[in-house]
Amino acid sequence: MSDEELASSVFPALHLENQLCFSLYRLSRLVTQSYTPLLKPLAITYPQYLVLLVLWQNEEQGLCSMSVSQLTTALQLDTGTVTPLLKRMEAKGILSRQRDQNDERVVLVKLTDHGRGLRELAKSIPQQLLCQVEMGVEELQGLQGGLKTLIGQMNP
Amino acid sequence: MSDEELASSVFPALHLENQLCFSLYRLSRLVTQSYTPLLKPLAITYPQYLVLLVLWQNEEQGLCSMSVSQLTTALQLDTGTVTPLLKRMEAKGILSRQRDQNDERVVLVKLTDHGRGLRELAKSIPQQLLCQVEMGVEELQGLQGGLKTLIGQMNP
DNA sequence: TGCTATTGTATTGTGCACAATACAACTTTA
DNA sequence: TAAAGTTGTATTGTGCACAATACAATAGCA
Repeated sequence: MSDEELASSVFPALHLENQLCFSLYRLSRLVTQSYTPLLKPLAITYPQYLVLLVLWQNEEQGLCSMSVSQLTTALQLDTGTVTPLLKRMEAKGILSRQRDQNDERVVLVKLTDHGRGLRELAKSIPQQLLCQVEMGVEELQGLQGGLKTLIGQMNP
Repeated sequence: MSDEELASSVFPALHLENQLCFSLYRLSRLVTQSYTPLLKPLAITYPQYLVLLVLWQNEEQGLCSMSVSQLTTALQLDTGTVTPLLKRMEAKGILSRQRDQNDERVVLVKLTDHGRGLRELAKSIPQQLLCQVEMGVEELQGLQGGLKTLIGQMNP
C-alpha cells in the first residue's frame, strides 16, 4: 500500500457518505416511512396513494376511467408491479377493473365511490408532511428542480 | 363543483408533478436501475453493493469484521432486510458470517478474498454513473446537501 | 384472407423493505 | 444468584419492484 493510500482512503468515491445515490436511496425510504402513519386512516400504502393521485387527477379532467398502460406511464412503474397493486386496491373496494368493450386487450380502471371519497382524507397530507420539515418552500422547489433535471437526463 | 374547482384543480398539492416525494421516489428507482448494468460484472444488486461499500470502508480502517447491527446502523436498514441480504451474499462467497466468541448474540461479518477483490471491479462505477449525467459536481454536491438536510430533519 | 408484427396485460421468479414477533444471550438489580 | 429487563439477531408475513416470459387481441399488409 502506498503512503497516500494509508493516509486516508483508497477510493473516496466509494465511501457511503460521499454518495448522492445513497442519500437519495435513504431519503426515499425515509419519505415512504413518513407517509405510513399519515396513510393509516386511508388504510393504503404509499404506492397505492400514488395510484390514487393519478386517478383523482384523471377524474378532475372529466375522465371517468384510465387504462393500466396509462397508469404505468404516469407512475413509470412496471406492469408486474402495477397489476397486483391494482388487484389489492380492487379487493379493498377502492377501484374496479374491467376490460374495454372496444379493445379487449385494454383493462380500464375506475374509482369507486369509496376511492373517490378517500380524497377528502388525503387532502391534508402534503401539508402534514411539510410540517415535519424545516425548509422553505422555495428551497424545496429548488431541490425538486434538481431532481427533475436528473430524472430527465437519466430517463431512457 | 364550484367555478374555481372547474377552472383548474381542487387540490393542486395532490398533483403528481408537484410532489417532491414522487420525484424522489422516481429518481431513486431510476438510480437503482442505472446501477444494474454497472453491477452486472460483479453479479450483485444495488443493496448488496451498499453492503460492500460499508465493509470495504471498514477494512480501510484496519478492522477485519463488522457486526450485523453495525451494518444495519450504517445502512439504516431493518434486520429483516439485512439478514437475508447477507445470507445471499454469503451463498455467493462474498462474505462469511459467524457468531462472536465473546458475545454469542453478535454475528460478525467478514469479507472473503473474493468480496475484497470485487473492489477493483467497482472502483470505476461512480465515474461511470457520473458520465450519464450532465450536471456539474458542485451542483450535485449542492443537491446532496439538500437531501442530507432533509434526512437529518426526518430521521427519528 | 391469411401472415406477421405490435400492443396491452398478466404471470413467474428473485430480491428487497419493513412491521411484528420470537427468542436466546447478556446485563442489571434486588 | 435468581428474576426482570435489555440487546442482538432471526423469522414470518405482506407488499412492492422489476426482469423475463407468455399470451391473447388487434393492426398492418401482401
